[in-house]
Parts: sequence; C-alpha cells; structure tokens
Amino acid sequence: MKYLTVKSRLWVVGKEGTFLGEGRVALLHAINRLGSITKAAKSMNMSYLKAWKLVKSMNQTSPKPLVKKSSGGKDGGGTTLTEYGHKAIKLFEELSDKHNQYLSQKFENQLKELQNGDI
Amino acid sequence: MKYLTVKSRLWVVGKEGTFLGEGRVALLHAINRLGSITKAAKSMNMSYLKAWKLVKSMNQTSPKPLVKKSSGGKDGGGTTLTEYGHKAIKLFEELSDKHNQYLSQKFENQLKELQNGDI
DNA sequence: GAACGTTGTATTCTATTTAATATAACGCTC
DNA sequence: GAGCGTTATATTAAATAGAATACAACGTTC
Repeated sequence: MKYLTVKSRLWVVGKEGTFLGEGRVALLHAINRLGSITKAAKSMNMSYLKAWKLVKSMNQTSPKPLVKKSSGGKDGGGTTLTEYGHKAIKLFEELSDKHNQYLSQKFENQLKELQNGDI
Repeated sequence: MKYLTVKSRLWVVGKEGTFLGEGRVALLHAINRLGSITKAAKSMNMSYLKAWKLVKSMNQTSPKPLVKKSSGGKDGGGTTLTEYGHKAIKLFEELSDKHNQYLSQKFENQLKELQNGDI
C-alpha cells in the first residue's frame, strides 16, 4: 500500500519577485474567460484587491505586458490578455506538465524504499 | 542578460500531511549536530515549540521513528537521530539534488524565449 | 451630463499564524 | 532529595496576512 508521495510547486521569478505561478496562471485564465479582473476574482473566490495586486506584480516583472486594461467605456471597461499573455500561460503549463511527469516517474521507486522502512 | 529563473520546492507527504521538506530536514541535521531539540531550534532561530511540533509531525507520518528522545538523565536528556532518520535525510537530499539539476538544465532555454519576449 | 461597470487605491476590521511565556515531568548526578 | 537541562504542554501576546468596505476616476452610452 502506497502512501508516501512527492509534491512540488514550480514558479518563475524575475528580479522583482515572483512572475508566474500556478495561482497567477489560473487568474490569467479566468481573466481571459471572463473579460475583467472583477469577474475573474469573483469566479475564484478571491478579493478584487488581491487579484489586482497579482496582475500588477505580473506586469511589473514581465518583459512585455500580459494584459490590456481599460476603465470606463461601453461596459465599464475590462481586462483582456495580450498575445504575449496567452503564450506565457502556454509555456508555463508546458513547464508544469513536464515537471509533473518527471516527478511521478522519477521518484516513485525511491519512495517505496523509504515508506516500507527498507532502508 | 538573464533574469528569469525557475524555482521549486519539493516535499514528501504521507496520509497525515507533510513528512519531509527542506525545513524539516534542516532541523533533523541540526538535531543530529547538537543533540537536542532545544539547541537545534535555537541554532535555527526557531522557537522550541515549533521545532517540537515539526518533530512530532515527522514521527507520526514516518513508518519508523526518525529520532530517539529522552527527558531527564545526565544532561537533562536529549534527542538523537535513529539510523532510519539518517537514511531518510540522505534520500531526501538525493531527491532534492536531482530535482534541482533537472530544473536548471531543462527549463533554461524555454525561459530565455519568455524573458526576451520572443514569443 | 447622468448612469453604468470597470479599474485604482486607501483604510479598517478580522482571522490566522507565529512568537513568547510559564510550568510540569523526567531521570541522572551529587 | 535538591539541582540540572531537557522534553512536553497550555496559555497568552504579538505580528502578519487576508477580507471587507468605501470611494474616486475613467470613458462610453443614452
């Protein structure tokens, strides 16, 4: 019976702190789907303030803007992903998938020894 | 100029929560070096309570005891690592090293694209 | 120019986490 | 059995993080 597993979190940092991580990418997805930071935050049960700070942080660290924001206008404004934003998401998810594959196949055998007390 | 890097944290979980992580292994090292939870905690600027809870948590999740504790006696007692504790540390650090090597060689090229805005 | 829903920002309140303090129990030494 | 330094545990204080609230600014629509 297997009960020990390896877990890991992966994130990308720039010189001013975290750039992309699992939560940040989830937020970008929600913004893309819903068209505004407000709606995206609600959909994730996150405060607008927190979401807004995350977006600000990402844009400050990013070499190119990830989103395009506007206030005022037709429906009050909104936020959409730039082309670069879409590609950053895609790349992060590729990294993340590869990483998970690596973890599961790499460490399973060694953990077995540990959990059975064989060593 | 390179400024985007990947970071990651790795930890081992059992069915009752975290078993081993970077901080826990550092604590085990300090206990091994200094012979007591009290001294180990001080050396890491950690409260005794926190260190004690970490040790308790590790022992609960571990298939075999990682440490041997005694109170009273010659020097008041102390805590030392079991043979299994030593080996668990070693295994975790092997996992961790391999993992770091993997990260640095695997993701460098892809991050270059991202940070230069090439995509 | 009034209404709308958004972004942007400050402030206050609450909850959670972490640290500090105190005290009992242990068992060897003297 | 008094003294020692440790483990073990409860209680309280402080610090940090997070949520809630409020409101100005924006620019299209009508």
